[in-house]
Amino acid sequence: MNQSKNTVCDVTVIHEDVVKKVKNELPHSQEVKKCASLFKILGDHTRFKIITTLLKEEMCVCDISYLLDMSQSLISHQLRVLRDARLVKHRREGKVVYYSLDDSHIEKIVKYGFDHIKESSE
Amino acid sequence: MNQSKNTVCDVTVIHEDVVKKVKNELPHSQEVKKCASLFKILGDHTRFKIITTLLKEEMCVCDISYLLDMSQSLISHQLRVLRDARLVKHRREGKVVYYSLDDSHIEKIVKYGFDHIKESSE
DNA sequence: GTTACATATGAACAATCATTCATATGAGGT
DNA sequence: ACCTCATATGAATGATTGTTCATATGTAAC
Repeated sequence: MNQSKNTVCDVTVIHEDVVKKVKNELPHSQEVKKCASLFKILGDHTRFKIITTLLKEEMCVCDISYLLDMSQSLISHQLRVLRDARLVKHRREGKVVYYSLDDSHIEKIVKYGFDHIKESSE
Repeated sequence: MNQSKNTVCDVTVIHEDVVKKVKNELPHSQEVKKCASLFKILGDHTRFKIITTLLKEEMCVCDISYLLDMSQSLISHQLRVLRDARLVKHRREGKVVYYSLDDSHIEKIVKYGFDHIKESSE
């Protein structure tokens, strides 16, 4: 957490003006944390695959499980993580629970993610 | 990896039509993997903070380390991860190494990330 | 009530990964 | 050659987390 004695930079600051400027323009600490957490949730293969299946259609747990060839338990666990993060919402219809994306930003974020992949892959 | 015997969904598929449709529209497996990996890299607090400092100015390792109050070693390690993922580029000027963002998509992805945070936080 | 099906969840394990410490490399100055 | 500063990196450790297994909950039908 705090600077260790080996740290060079607790003494020398090379560009004070730049540091000051950037420090003032930095997003608030709490927003940064939340945003990183959002990406962390998107950054798991299983969860991200689930999201790609929900991009166009709402689906029930069983269908997702079948489509991705993953156990129902695993899908349920990760859907809960996605729910807690408010990335997906669910509605119950009898025994079946349908999941869908809860936020339009997610689609855009995912889209730009794919753009980055396609551009930097040659 | 493969379906365990407890899995319900290796037998029952509830919405065959939906499953088929979604399956055809799914992005290619390799792209999905790469994209999830991208978000994983963004999803670490330290790395994400580094990126926020580079949003407007290029900075040297020492400045980043000072600004974020983190050890030089930690910053260097994570900058290497960001370099390997082609999210940042570097240029050397004498002893000092300057880092900056390597891709304009990153700014957009980060921007939409913050949008999501602001919208879903009331 | 019981049975069957769809989903959720708790606990345990395995594997990943961020951080620290110590040391190495690279570059300019003397 | 040396010394100093800025950065990089290897190894080890501690903590986080994805996955599995077993079991529980909720719902409809009988």
